[in-house]
Amino acid sequence: MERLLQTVKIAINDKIYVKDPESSDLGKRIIEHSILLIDEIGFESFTFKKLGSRIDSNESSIYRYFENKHKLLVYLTSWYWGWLEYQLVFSTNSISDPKTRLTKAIDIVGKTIVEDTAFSHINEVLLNKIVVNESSKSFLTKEVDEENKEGYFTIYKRMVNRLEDMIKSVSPSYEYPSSLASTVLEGTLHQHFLKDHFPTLTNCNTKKTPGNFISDLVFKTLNQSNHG
Amino acid sequence: MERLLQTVKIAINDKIYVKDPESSDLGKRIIEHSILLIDEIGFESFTFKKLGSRIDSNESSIYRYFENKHKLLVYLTSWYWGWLEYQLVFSTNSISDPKTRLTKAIDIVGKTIVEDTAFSHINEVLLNKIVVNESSKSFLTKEVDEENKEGYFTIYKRMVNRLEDMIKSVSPSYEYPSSLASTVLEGTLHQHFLKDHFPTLTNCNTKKTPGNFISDLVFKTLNQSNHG
DNA sequence: TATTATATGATAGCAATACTATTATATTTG
DNA sequence: CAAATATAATAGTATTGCTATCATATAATA
Repeated sequence: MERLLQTVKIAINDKIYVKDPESSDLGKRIIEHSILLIDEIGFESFTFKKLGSRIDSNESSIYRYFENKHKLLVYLTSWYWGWLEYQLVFSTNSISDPKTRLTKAIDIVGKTIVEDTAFSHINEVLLNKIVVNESSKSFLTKEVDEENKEGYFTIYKRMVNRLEDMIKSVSPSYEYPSSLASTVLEGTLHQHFLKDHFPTLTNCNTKKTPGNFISDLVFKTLNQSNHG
Repeated sequence: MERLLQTVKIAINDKIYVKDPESSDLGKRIIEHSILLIDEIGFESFTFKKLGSRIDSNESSIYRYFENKHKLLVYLTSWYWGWLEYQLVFSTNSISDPKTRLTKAIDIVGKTIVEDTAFSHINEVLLNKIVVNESSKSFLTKEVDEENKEGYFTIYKRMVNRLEDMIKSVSPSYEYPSSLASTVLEGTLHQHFLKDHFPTLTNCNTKKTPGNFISDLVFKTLNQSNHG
């Protein structure tokens, strides 16, 4: 059965969807093609009607999975962070040296995404592009506080907290561990955006990656903190 | 005349508007009340029709000033950066010591905004809130490259470049001056957002401000760079 | 096998959005 | 006084963002 092939499932808060898109074929096609279509035309122009005709389905059927396109975006970004978190936990788990562990974590966050065959209906490369270009829109809304209470951003927050803990274990005296942790995530995304659209506002490119910049920033900051 | 009262005008690229809103009474009311209304209901729910009825004017009249609400947002954020730039240039001009100058610049960017009586129709406190909550949406679009070519983001870029230059003069050997400069601006806004909506993801609050965090981050980083 | 859930598709419809176009009216300027 | 300009009022159109209903196909169950 299907279940035997897919070993891991990224767990998403079930308040984000009406019906779990992982539970059916149509659901998976919604996810698969929403990634392709949002990447192609941007989130503003993206509609359920357009997605429906793309997958030879119907607007009304898509509404049975997601209340609206905003919730779908929240779902996609949550999935992305869940997927990254899994890799982060997996590859830092066995590392006991705090500096090595934090280096590895920043590496994971900053690395160039490659496709993960474990999730055949999800194109992680394009999903990463969507996260860079659109994910801010998932929380820059008037409803952010309600949605936060409902747990829409739990995975993202857990990810920041993991980084925060790693930062603390490198430098317990540093005054801004959670601010630095959130800067690692948002800063990495932002530098990616800048290298693609505003190259004069960044020193990052294919050689010097956003990950390199952030890593340099974090360790210089934490080094200084130990001397202070 | 009016002109004698208003000594400074923030110069905005005239491709952003159809008709200069500073050139008429209606134009100024559009700016004034768009700030109030966007702050109140958020950019997503904001429409020209709603704004029209707010200022006892007509949707069609507003369209004579701005092609659409996206352009209006670009205008508002440009104005904000232009206004901040003016203060930044004014108060760093006479400072010759690089570190003192950069400290002052970060201060200006991170400081709590207070109303500026020089522009009576613009509420800078609310405009700052709009910049924190909505300004990313002005460049996270499919049209960003075209609009960048047309010069929609010139003021913002100039602001980043000014910071970049100050960073370079503090630490000429530092490898990421423009990335750090862009991080100062975006990071400050993001930490403001987090302190209001995701307090567990930041150490910033009323006592330890986003400006304090960014200042600490920048100088620890640049200090280390000199020792490297 | 018949019955009945359940999932999806097709169609219609509605209020709001994002405009464009036209015409009327008021005000300013030459 | 005539002409230009700014604003207002109204109407209209395509699209968006839904909701509701009904038909049909497939699957689960009695």
